[in-house]
Amino acid sequence: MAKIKAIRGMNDILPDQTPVWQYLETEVKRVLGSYGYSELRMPIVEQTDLFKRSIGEVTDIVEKEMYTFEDRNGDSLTLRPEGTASCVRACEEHGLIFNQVQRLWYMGPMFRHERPQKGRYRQFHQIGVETFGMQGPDIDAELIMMTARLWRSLGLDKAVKLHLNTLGSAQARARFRDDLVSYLSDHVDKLDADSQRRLTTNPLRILDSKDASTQVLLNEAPHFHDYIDDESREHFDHLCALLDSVGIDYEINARLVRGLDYYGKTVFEWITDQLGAQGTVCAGGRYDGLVEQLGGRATPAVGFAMGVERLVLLLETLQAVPDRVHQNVDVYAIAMDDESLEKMVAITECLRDETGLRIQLHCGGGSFKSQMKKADRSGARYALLMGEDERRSGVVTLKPLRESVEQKQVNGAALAGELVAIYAAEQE
RNA sequence: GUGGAUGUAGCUCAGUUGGCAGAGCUCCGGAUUGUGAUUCCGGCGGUCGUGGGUUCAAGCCCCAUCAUCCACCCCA
Repeated sequence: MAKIKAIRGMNDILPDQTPVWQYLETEVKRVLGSYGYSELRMPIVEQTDLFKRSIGEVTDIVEKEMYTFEDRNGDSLTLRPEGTASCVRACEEHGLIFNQVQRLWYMGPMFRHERPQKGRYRQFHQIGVETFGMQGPDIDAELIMMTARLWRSLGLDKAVKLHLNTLGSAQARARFRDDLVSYLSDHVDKLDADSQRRLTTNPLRILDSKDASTQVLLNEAPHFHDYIDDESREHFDHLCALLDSVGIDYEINARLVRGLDYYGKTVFEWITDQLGAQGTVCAGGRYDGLVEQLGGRATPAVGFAMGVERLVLLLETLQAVPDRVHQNVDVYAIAMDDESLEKMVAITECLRDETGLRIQLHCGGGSFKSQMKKADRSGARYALLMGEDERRSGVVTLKPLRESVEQKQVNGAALAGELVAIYAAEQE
């Protein structure tokens, strides 16, 4: 019988990886908390139309990457390919953004049917942050400062760079797009194959083409700079000034275009050169039109999303994960025989109550030697040993595994106090 | 969706012009009646990705297929 394996592009996150994920999630929550953001949890399945209406009908995501299926009653449902649309839907549905300000975050799996490669999977995880009801660049700056703080706390700040751009108002962008398309359409023969296709799908992406002759052609093309509306210009300048004032470095990247239709004005990406082709580790921008587009009252909004797999990869590449993160046992307890084991079960239960330490009791038998081996490999700092000798004199042997200090026998009643003292000293 | 590379033990990988399926690590036991991370000895462990074909004989050659990785496209 053929073995059943995981679906292509959908990965198990194994026990040697989960500590890194937990570390990242904990740091993120801490930083978000320090700015007063609240968590929102949404379903991972939504009506297909939600994504069609928000992300844009002709984007790759909607055209060929969605996991869409029919519910038993015939409704078309889709596994969410991103979180913003769901977040807006949820907020709107529960009146969270009617006449009020919100600062929210969420975390969870997203699904896109793409060809997997490094840093890109069919089920991947995002931590998303969305804010509503604030139209000035102060909130844009807050989001960027918050991510910068996160990189610092994770030790990633040297490895990521901020790219910043403004897409202007929807009207300005539409005028630019029309002019760009009409100019390029006159020179279709000089465009590379991908860009010819993008002419109808996502013309702004052509600006980012790696093809040399396309880039030459673009020199003579309309420049977006000339199309930006005054309000967007002012918003962007103000944002830059705010970032300057807190010492955040950025690069203004006029070719930075987000793939999703709903973005306007501010867009930004944190990019690393450490991960190969998938270098964007966090990206977002302003989407003032989306709430209205989905049937709500016009509401300013800015947000971003981080790719958890990519951040985990980056942490590992840079070896930025502290050792303590992988250590999950403080004390490893060993018994020589059945009678000792029975006593040790009771002792370790007691110690968990009294010390709060992480105590692993050896189960499953095996020679004393192999139990010692496991104690060593558990990473525990101390082993507790109990055999006939200890039983007879009512003590437990406390053996240090990491430093050359003599092992000693401790009276059962004094054990908890002894351990607390030892591990408290370690904290300093 | 397109291109390239790779699939052999739980893991990392050898495997000669086609001729008995291998090593290191892990795991278990022993050298040491009760002391780990260094030694030494022994043991467990295989549908050689899958299905066809060529051959006296295929891990190796041919065809197909699946999966993984990397890149393109796109994106977090």
